[in-house]
Amino acid sequence: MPKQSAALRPHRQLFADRRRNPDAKREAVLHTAVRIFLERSYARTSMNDVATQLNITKPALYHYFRNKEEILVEIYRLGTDLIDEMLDSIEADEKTGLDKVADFIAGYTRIIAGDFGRAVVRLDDGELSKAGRKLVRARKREIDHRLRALIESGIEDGSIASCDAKIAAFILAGAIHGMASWYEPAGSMDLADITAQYVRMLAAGLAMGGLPALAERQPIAPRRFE
Amino acid sequence: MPKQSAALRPHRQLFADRRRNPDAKREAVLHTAVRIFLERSYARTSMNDVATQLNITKPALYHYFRNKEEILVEIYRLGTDLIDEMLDSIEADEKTGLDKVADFIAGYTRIIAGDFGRAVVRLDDGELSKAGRKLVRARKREIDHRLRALIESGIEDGSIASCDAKIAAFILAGAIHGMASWYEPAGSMDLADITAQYVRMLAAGLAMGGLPALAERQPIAPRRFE
DNA sequence: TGCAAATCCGACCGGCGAGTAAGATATCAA
DNA sequence: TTGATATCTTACTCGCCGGTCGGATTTGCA
Repeated sequence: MPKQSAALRPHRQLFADRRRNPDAKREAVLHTAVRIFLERSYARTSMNDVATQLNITKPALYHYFRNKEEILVEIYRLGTDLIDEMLDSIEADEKTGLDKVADFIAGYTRIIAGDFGRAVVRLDDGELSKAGRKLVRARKREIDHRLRALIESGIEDGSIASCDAKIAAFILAGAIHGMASWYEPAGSMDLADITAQYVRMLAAGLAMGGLPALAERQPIAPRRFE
Repeated sequence: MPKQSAALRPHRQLFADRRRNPDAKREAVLHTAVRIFLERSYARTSMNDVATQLNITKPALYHYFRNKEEILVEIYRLGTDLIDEMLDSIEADEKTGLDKVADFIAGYTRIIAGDFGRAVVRLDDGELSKAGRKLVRARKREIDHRLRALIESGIEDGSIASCDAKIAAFILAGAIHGMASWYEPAGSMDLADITAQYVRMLAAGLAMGGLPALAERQPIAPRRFE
């Protein structure tokens, strides 16, 4: 019994009559599905759940998608497209590596705040078939590599302190991905504030010359946990 | 068809004879289950999978656990216990807030590198019943609040730059939680190196006086992504 | 040794969910 | 208006998995 989200109403309307409009209906399915998947997870969402939300029955869905997996793959495609576009435009800029990374952080947080962005991060691609998984993971890997390249360019131009770009990329991406688990568009926190703090804190961690006092910390607590 | 992990061999041995040893066997189930859950996810792992790996049959498992959920809850409990212990010892120290947070980062990465730590972060508590979910989420929330308190103490003592402690905690936790998706104990990356870079980069982002050049960045890219 | 309790197994149940078959109904182009 | 086609529904199949039943076997204590 999925809750009635006001934002999903227009999609229901679309299916109210049987006028032929396959493209719009396909898109309506996607927007509805991604919302439910984010709320309930892909695995725990049945095709019936999606259909019910759209005021139709399960078999009708199979007019627009071959199977459940195709819906998920399409969602991933739309989400990763957004990220790719952002990276395209950042790479085209003439800026220092650090500034590019800062722009990436700002853009990425905003994308992750949207449904399809959140979906890329939060939905479990382990549910996919071998083929689908391979596809999706390749796109994720490509994004990771492009972020690494941004960081490396910053190290070269001296705007970013020397470090392992691979780990740095994991740290940045991880921090932002975390948003997908707690950020709620309808919530009270202002996205601009969140984005600003992400940029400030993470860029500061990357920047040249940071951490003067902490630079020669003694080897951290040698206590054993686990 | 779970792969035969060498590390799981001793647990299989335990069940080779029927000698009475319920505590050790229960623990063996947990260690085996957490490994498989991490590899295949909780939902996609059947009780048969766990039993097979232990060289027993499904009903035998029900001698040690009432149901599948009890296994998962127990895994969460063990994992969060590790984190709680770490926080206990950090809070007992006499250090600046920043140093405490740095110790937290170091300890947390190490815990997340272990099976039960990784499980806390990666396994989906949405699979739990309402009661179980409430329990687990309460413990996670408590950890989050304790981290926030560490950060706030650092802001007060001047070691950490003024910021929203709530968001800062999300950033830290998110960055470290990301590890759970890519770190492999058997892999080639050295845990000490990883931990060191996490501490360096994240502490620098928090520290007072960081980010001199970037301080007055123009409002970040007003482009629209999604 | 004998026997109660612990341990374990083979076979089964019930429910759920993806996907399909076959047919009813509406749309739209001619 | 009419028929070809798209759309949608009702009613199913099939496989998987959590959990249980009843019984067989072993253990360890008296």
